[in-house]
Amino acid sequence: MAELNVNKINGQTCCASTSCTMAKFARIANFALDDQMSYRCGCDFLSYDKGENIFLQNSPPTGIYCLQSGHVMLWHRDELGNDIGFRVAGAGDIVGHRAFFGEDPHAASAAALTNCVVCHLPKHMVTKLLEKYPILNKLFLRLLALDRGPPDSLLLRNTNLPVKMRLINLLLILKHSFAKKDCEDDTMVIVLPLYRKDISTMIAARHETVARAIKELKDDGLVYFRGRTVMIPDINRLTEVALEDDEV
Amino acid sequence: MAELNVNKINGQTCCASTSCTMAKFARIANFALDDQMSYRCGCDFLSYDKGENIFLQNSPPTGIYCLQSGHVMLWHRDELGNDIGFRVAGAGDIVGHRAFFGEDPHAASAAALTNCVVCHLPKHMVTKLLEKYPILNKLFLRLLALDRGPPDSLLLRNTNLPVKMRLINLLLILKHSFAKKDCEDDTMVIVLPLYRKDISTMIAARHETVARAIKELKDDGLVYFRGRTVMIPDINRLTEVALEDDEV
DNA sequence: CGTACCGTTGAGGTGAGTCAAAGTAAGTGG
DNA sequence: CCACTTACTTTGACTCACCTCAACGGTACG
Repeated sequence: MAELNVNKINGQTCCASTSCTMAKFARIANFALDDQMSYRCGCDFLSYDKGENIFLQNSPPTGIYCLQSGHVMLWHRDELGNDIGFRVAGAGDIVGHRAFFGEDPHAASAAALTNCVVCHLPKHMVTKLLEKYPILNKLFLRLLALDRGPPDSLLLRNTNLPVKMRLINLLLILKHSFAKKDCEDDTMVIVLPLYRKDISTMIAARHETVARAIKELKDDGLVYFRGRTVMIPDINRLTEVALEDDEV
Repeated sequence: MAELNVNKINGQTCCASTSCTMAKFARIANFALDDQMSYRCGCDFLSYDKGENIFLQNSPPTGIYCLQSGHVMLWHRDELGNDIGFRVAGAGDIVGHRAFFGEDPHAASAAALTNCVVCHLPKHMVTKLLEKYPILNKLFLRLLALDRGPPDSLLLRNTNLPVKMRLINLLLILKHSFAKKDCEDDTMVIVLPLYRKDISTMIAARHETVARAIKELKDDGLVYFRGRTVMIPDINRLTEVALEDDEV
């Protein structure tokens, strides 16, 4: 393999653009739904309580899901029984599209992290929508292409990075979805819908190790956890630490 | 996260179906190429020597690449300078489609493992093809959806599995592409176009660790390496070992 | 005021990384 | 055809981040 100049790839850009694409589709889809009564009939709005599963790993896909509200965790259970969380989806996001277009059983389960409302678009309806709005083909191609590519997952699952760094990267990614907008001072407050266990599945570590990493971050004065509330006094410093350590 | 019954997912089914889709596209694309002279003019056939790069990480995509012959390794260099190989593509396979449809710089580089010939389909041509053959939309959606999903990559990169097991899984996946058909006795012979270093990037380990794992497999009587030639006396036993250990 | 779950802390073991060195194969040029 | 270079491979010794197991503290809720 020849030499190569690798620029930093920040998780946030990935996530942001993916969300953007999905939100766009959501708008288009809703437009389509309102457009014809027949379409509206084909679309089910479903409510899920916290903890419920929207679909299960290994079950055949029946359509695609569009989140109206709430948050969903996508996770895969491997052969050893380890759970691997790889995405947190929020309002406007689409889930279940990979299995749908792959025409393969779901490779992951989708569990509601909070109460949520989901719009289920059954197969025949997706087909109709794609016919009526060819632009959707392009959008879905883009969505699949950007979804869970190397850079995003590698910041969190790359075991060359110590757990502490993977945790920082996770926070930097999740802050876009969960940071409270109304911070008086510079302190950034993030309210995660994730337990320690959920965090651990996302960064490929045990929950005990996550607890220890959290303690380290507190000792460093970088991040303070209280339950599922996270306080970051200086977000720039945290970003710097993430980049610094990457360069070592 | 609720209880869940997880069936075994074998790498081979994944890889096989993806290859199949790609080969199908290649046929369709070639048909299209012959169909109109204008199309043919827009398509460049390029030769690459072993070791050359077809495209580089972080460079903007210019089209998609369809392998006519030879083998290509897709690899990503992370922020720490670690190389991460995640796919070996062969004749009929498509590469570079993720960046192309994602409209993002390449997240990986493609390096020729052996001398190879590649058909480069520039953007305008892909657009034309998609218009002329709408079925291609569906094929590409399927290709992207199946490509590098959780199961495939997790068998190789999941650090809950020891290196030896990840190596076995890699062999079981690569045998579909590289096994010699003409084995007299039951011994399966695989000729990999991969150095130890390349293997190590694919299973998230160091090359020294790979060497030790290879030695262990030899001591177990499961697999014999001689350079890049791999001999597997009893492929069924190897598969069993892979499945057994998964269940522990 | 239990019960159940979540979270923290400690002790101990180990798989795999790191560093260093020697061995082997594959070209290259004289 | 043989030195010589270069790249690939193996082995050993050492270290450490993380896992495992186990116990205990905290908090929510009926």
